[in-house]
Amino acid sequence: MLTNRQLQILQVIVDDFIATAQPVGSRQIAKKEGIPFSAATIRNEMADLEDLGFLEKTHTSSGRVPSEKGYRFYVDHLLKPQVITTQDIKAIQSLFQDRVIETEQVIRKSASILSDLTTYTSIILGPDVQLHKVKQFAIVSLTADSAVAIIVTDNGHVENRLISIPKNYSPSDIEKVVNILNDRLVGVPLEQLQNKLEQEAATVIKQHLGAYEGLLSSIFDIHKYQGEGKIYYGGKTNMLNQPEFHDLNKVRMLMELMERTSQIQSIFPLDETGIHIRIGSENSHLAMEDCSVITASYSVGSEQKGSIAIIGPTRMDYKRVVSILDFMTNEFTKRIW
Amino acid sequence: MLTNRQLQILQVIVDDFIATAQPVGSRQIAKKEGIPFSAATIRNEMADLEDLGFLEKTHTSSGRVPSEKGYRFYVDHLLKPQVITTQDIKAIQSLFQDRVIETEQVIRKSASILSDLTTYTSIILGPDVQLHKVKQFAIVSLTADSAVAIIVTDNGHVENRLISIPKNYSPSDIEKVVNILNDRLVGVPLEQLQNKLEQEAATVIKQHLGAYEGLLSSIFDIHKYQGEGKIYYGGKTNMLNQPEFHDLNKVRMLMELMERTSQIQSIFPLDETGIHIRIGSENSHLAMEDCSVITASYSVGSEQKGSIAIIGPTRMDYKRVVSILDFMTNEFTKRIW
DNA sequence: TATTAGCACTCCTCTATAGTGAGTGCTAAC
DNA sequence: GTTAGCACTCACTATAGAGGAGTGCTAATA
Repeated sequence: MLTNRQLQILQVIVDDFIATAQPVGSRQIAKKEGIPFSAATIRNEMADLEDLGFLEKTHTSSGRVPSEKGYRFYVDHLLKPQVITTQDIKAIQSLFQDRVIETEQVIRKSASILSDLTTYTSIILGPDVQLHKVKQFAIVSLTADSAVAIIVTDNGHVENRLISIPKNYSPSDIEKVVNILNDRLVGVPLEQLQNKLEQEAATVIKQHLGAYEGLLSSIFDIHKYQGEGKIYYGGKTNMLNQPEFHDLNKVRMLMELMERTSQIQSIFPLDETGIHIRIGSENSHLAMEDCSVITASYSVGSEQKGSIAIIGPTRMDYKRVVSILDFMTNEFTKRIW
Repeated sequence: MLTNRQLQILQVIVDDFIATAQPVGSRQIAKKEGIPFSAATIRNEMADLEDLGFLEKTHTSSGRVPSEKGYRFYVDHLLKPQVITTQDIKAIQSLFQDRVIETEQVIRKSASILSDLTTYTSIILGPDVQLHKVKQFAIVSLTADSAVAIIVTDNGHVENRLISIPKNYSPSDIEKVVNILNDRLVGVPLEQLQNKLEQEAATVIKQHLGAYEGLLSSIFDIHKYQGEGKIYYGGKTNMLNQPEFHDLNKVRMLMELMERTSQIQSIFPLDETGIHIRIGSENSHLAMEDCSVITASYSVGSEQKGSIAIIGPTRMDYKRVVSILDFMTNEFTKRIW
């Protein structure tokens, strides 16, 4: 158990280091307001805090720096939720100014606002299309042998694919297919589309029209519909302004990580709601050893939810980021669009 | 006019520097095969080439490095078109293996292949949607007061917008609107859609249905259709492997440039076809002082064309990039999709 | 006259050295 | 239990010298 004084000192050190990125020395702390102990006392306490694993030194005679465990403790016990400033509120609410609100646009803009407000990199995972349900099918012919298949979901998302039309199909045949699809498959979530198609629609279509393989196999290729919860980025270059990323190698690794869609998705906690903080190696990605990731989920309308992540150095301003994320996800959830 | 010997020396210097990124010294050149002159002779020639502005020194006693003018001369007069290797051909043709060929996917994959083959960054400007012509309209209702408006173009591109439905509109009213639109506006290029809408469809709709403002003004907001020729990137981090980008600042500026859609578009020559090379300051972007950009345009099917750009250091392997771009745009144009 | 060998000179790069200052750990006094 | 004092550590900076790659110029050579 830490004493009050130790708590106070740990807090000051973390806050100071977050602000300055410089190792914090005992004299520096002693000079702070609200600290009535001498530098020597603080040195003793710091030595204890280091023994307990909360602090580290960069070299024998340097000031102290929070360890991962130190940040973890800070986040778990010392983080008082900060009230969000009216400025930040204004910035975030500017998102909803436009009359016509469109999901993709709002998300894109959100990513950019988030990275501006926090000075870190933001990543937003769009609503998972897989869970949307089919509202309507349509097929629009382009040429004799090609057409566009369109699926509109209940949330207004539109998926479309180029398909080739079998030679023996007439326009009215296509119309029939569309009718059958609309008849049988409306209300089915995209993730189950392929299954249901095979179970329910395929035989019917075969009965009416004979071979359908060429036409439909490609439309409903499930892998292509893994819209995967589209990923939006904001402030990718913000990292470059952080002193901990003056190392080209780290930058490269991080950037490469962000180019890999699959890896980026793994930084989001699978099923969790609320705000999550992962610090340094907790991310279990070599490239993010020195990063912390704060994630939050939002729900749009009823169920479908997406996630927001802020990536910054472990030395990130947790207070601020948490309060901004909290406010933003609430706004997202509150507005119905 | 340069002598043969000067040409030969300039060529060797540029080739060597492109390969090694190290300033080239006279002894080094003298040792090369096919160079029968002594180092001293070469030194004299190099001094002359420097006076003429083709070479530079990094400091008084360093070897020579090509100047911008040197690269320009090299590109204009010394660049022998290199035959593309079968390996590269294979890699590029792998693009067209899939049966169902989809524009967006092919382009995305192209960007990635290009950056892999060249080790530089690739940027592809997709076909300009503005020039596509309307093939069909559709409006799919979602809730009582919202719907999705869909426009399919003759090239199979699908644009869609969330719109809100005026309270007094019934489903059959919406059907009427769609019919009118399909009646009057099919065949119109997207860029003229707003105009034509106002001229031809608006009054008709008004006659039939009264006020239509709320419904249509948002659908056809021309600015939102500036699909702008979507931009696809490949190998954004490849720069980081180039020794000339060990400077954090340069990297930042370049990355920031690439985040700005509008600026990126300005690197493409406006109306030109064929392959264009811009070297260093010819790009007139501070961030690209040390970059060369090679652009090429491709046409898909009939007229609509997009562009491809490769961004690398001025010390880029022009021979190779040109041959790859040339082959690739030809493939693009050849295949009809 | 064109080419080349030779040599002095320049300047980058690397290494070693010393000096400075911030910060610590420990001891002894309060 | 707290604090002042002091020796010690170590990063950082500046300086100097050695080594080496490369040049420019001069004079000899073909």
